[in-house]
Amino acid sequence: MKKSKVETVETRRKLVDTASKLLLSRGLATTSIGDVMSAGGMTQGGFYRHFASKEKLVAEANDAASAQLQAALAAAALDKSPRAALDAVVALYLDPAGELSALCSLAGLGSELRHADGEIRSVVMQGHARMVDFIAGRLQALGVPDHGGVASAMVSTMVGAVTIARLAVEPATAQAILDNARKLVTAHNKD
Amino acid sequence: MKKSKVETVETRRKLVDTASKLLLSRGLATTSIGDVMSAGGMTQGGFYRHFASKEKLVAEANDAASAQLQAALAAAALDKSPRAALDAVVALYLDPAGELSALCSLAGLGSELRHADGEIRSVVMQGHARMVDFIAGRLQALGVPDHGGVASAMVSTMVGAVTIARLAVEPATAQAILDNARKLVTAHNKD
DNA sequence: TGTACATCAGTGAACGCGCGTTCACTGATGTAC
DNA sequence: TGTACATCAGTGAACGCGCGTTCACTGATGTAC
Repeated sequence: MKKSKVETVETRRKLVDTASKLLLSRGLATTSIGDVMSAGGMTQGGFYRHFASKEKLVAEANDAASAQLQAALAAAALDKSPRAALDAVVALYLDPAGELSALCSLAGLGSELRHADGEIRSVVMQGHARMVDFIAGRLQALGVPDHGGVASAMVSTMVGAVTIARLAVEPATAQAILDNARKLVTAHNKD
Repeated sequence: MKKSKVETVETRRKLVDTASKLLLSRGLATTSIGDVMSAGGMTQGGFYRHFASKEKLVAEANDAASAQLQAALAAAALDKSPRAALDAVVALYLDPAGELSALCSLAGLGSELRHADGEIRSVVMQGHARMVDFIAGRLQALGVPDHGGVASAMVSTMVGAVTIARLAVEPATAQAILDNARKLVTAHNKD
């Protein structure tokens, strides 16, 4: 049942992609290797032909999510002025539908990552730095002083708001939390 | 080996308190009933004389943490002007030592609570509402318009900053994230 | 107040169960000649 | 180009292990008389 080299590469890519979706939406501890493999149409045993351990997969999955998030940010900002790009990115990230925040390890796994190993944390924090840089660049173009610091705080607000909103039992409560965050975050580009 | 009624009440209280510390610092999935019981100087089997399930204990532990956080906020604000109280609370919550944020379910368990049952989420969101109200009250006294919305966003920022800072590998990175959040959050009381 | 008995907090071992990981095996792929 | 063999992706079952939960048991406490 050996597969060709191109098939192998494709399988691995698909597993990372599937894992990234499952892990960010369901959580680290709640997503098993069996879940990932069966979602990818394979059986559990095949996992270790592609990854040395669950932790290695988690690290790769977070890296992939981070890259996708970065691409989505760039796409949302395309052909827009710095101010319009910021507004668009913030609104998308704080949208209740959560298409953008679904790609964000910090919002999806936040507290759970604290107990993860150094490699995973390092990957996630690189993603964080890229997101902060993306926003800081636009703030700098707008002449905002301490653009790096403001960008960092903006990301903290967005991640916190999404994290809390997802716990709300009432959708209206979640909506309000996201709206309040959006208002304040957007105000930082208007000073 | 039956214990007296007062001892029983005391044991239960101690278990909730121990669980609250362990759960918020180590995480839900990473903290077992055995961990809680042995930290409380007891054996695993005795657990079910006090709690119907792990989920019930988690709900109570979060409730207890929320009450302790509320008490700590009140203590920090005692005999202070609204502005000084806000500054003190924000600085304490965002302190790297984390004495205040260690009592916050949102910062400690955030993403993991999303998969918890409705009772737990409800308890945690009540704690969130109390914290937002506490801050909103001070903002109102300062004449800040939309104090409720601003307070909600301030809490989002603080929770997000602590969540992210805890993932940082370098202490300096964590410090910077907290500092940046503090600067922006504090600025909201100075408008 | 004293006695006899029911209660029940806590123990320690056992139970299923799902998990991450390992392993013998299969058979298509890739390679050496 | 064709053949013989080594490789290795994927299967499916098995492994320890730790978990939440259950249970028979113990003996101090609380209660009924």
